[in-house]
Amino acid sequence: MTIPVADVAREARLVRGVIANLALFSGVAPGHVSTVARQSWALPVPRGAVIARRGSRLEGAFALAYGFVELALRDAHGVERGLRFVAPGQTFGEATALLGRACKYEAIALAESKLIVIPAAALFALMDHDARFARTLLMTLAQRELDLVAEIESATLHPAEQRLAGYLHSLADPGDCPAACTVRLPVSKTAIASRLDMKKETLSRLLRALVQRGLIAVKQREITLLDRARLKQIC
Amino acid sequence: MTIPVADVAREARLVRGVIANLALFSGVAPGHVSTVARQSWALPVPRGAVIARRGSRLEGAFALAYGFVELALRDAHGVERGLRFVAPGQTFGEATALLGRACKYEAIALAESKLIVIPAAALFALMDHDARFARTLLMTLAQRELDLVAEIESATLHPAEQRLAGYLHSLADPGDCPAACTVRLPVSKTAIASRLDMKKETLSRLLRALVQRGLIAVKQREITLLDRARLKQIC
DNA sequence: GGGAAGTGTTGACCTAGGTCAAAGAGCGGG
DNA sequence: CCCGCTCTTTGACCTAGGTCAACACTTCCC
Repeated sequence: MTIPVADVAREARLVRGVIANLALFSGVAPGHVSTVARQSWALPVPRGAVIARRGSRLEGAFALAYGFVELALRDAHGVERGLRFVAPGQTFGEATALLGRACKYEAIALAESKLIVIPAAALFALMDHDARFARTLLMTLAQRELDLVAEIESATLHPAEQRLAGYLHSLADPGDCPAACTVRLPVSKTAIASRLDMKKETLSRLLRALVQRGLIAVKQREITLLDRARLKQIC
Repeated sequence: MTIPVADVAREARLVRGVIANLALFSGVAPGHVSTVARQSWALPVPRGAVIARRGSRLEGAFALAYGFVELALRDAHGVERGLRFVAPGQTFGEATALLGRACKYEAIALAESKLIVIPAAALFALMDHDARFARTLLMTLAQRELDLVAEIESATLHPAEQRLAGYLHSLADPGDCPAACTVRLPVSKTAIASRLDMKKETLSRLLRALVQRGLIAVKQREITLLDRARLKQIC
């Protein structure tokens, strides 16, 4: 099976384009971006595919071109706990790839997706050539650390209802809507529940409770925030 | 009140010595270590002191010269969840200091301690001069990220007994003792309980259960692991 | 040596959230 | 339009671990 030359070129442009637009590479010289892009490649995955599993080695850090990915922990009996959703333009796996360690979590495509794989070696090389990039990467990891601490805080110090209220609140644009506004859940309620560290049944019951209190209205994945002030106050 | 010149010099030597011995600074040229040390200072704190509280700005990253420090989350009503114990020679607060963000957790001295404060500016400067240091710092943050993920995993996917068994197991030297060996809890059982995300009552009950099963023997803070194999198997 | 504070233990009871089971709802394909 | 999916809802019940309250042991300080 041969691949047409035109497709190879289009793919290379895609890889370079996605990398150039990552927050991680803002301020990096175009030449350096191209060097990294040449070492990277695209990885198309169908919906439901397991991109990385616990214990596997990552070939590099991942950037999401399009689609949607969930990072999740899973125990031996299939119980799942979502860690983070990855949206297009975001990256994941930097820490694992840079350390060359076995992956601690699973990465699952929640929608048909295209990923860019950036080998750790390319990142190390760029770090040596561009101190500013090194600093950006460092700041990204530092931010991730704070996010994880916040995650532990909400999971252990806040009850399920507060976590849900906080999540709903975070879905809406901050500047937006003084009164009511409608948001759309990015993924299935089952996935949301796992992300909020609760079972789907619990999520369903909590949503119903909020509806009955007149705080929200739910129509499948569309959720209307009717009283954002009170919602914020819950969390 | 004046401070004798000899004391100032001794203090400066302490600061430099502690920094030079940090894993973070291994491989850094002595001259660079001195430069960082000159910008850093020692901070003695009594047992029980709050070194950093939620929302405070850190003056820099902290290294522990001697003593013992606990990093913990605390909610509005005083409920505490321990994040990490910091032993001499270890550091904390890098991410918060580098990002210049408000601190997300509390740092409390569990024993009379001496800390070295290393301003973020000193770290940034060294990063620019020493790419290898930048890489070490990056790896440290990456490792911290994986540790936090492991923390979330154990807190949400493992029951309290497994967490305790895992902790006890981790206290013993890996190469050590084929059969029974005795370890000493580094801090009060109350602090251990918070670190393991359970209440002190629960810890007490679980310890008793392990004693009754003949897995351990407890004598105040001395714990004898009688059946390390079975203990490992629990977690 | 005796009380006061800090630290641990124990028992009785409670509750947030999980489990299990069954039944609706959307939805893409034939 | 019906079939067979996957996703969601709902009710009945359960349990790990938290809460409360009392008491015991350690320190250590006067």
